[in-house]
Amino acid sequence: MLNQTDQLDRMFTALADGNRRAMIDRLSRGDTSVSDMAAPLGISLPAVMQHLAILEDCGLVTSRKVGRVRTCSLDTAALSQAEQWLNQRREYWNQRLDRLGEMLLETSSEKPQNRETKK
Amino acid sequence: MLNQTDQLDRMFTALADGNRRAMIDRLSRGDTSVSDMAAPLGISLPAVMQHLAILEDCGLVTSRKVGRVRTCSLDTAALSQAEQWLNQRREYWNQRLDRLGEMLLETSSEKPQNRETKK
DNA sequence: TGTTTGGTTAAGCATGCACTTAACTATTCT
DNA sequence: AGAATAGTTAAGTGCATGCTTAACCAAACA
Repeated sequence: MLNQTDQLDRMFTALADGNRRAMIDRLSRGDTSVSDMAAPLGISLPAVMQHLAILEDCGLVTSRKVGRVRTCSLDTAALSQAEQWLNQRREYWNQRLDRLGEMLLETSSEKPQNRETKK
Repeated sequence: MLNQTDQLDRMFTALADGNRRAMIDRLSRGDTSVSDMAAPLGISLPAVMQHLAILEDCGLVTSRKVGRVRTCSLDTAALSQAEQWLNQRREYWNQRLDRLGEMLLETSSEKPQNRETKK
């Protein structure tokens, strides 16, 4: 049973490697084959296969084989899942800073006033 | 000399660990001390220190010590850097899908028409 | 002043990760 | 059929990671 923590673990681990990000970068510009992705990386084909397995495992990339060539493509739904996690934390924190700012403002003015959140 | 690739490596590596994400999660709800963060994690204090070092190293968290207690806080600017990387790739890919969709539409209709991108 | 509290350093350990080479399979080209 | 192409599997290596315990320091408290 794989929970969301597990899923994020895999996702961010996948994104933590420069070669894998380069592969994602390449795929963001269009579908491509395994050896095509390997070319600019300067590593062996088996190494690329292993990266691909990791990217597929966390859902960032899908692939299908036709003839002897395997074509890979990016899945942006998975990408946005990681994006959302970051976004939520950032938003939460920023809201907190806003509230703190207001509180300090009220305190420093040293007279009671309405405490509605600004629009 | 540390380039942007290095920076993203560190950032995503930092985010790849569940305990560190839990620490970030905690910090997104307000500044807190080291032992305060350790409490819900069920790991030793030195372990938390090491996670903290990693989070500070990539700029996600800052801390200052006053008296004997060290207070940590989240830096959302760093968070949004990772967010942007993801966003750019996703956007690029989606635009590509849009263009592909249009191309298929034009092809299937089998008559020449204007090929402007839809607003 | 002695003790608790909060944090820090150092050393060691098990596991995981990125990569390699070698050997093999299956498709396509000549 | 034979050679070249595209990918795949297996095994091994070196280094990084996450954690631990033990020992230690300094601020706050009784």
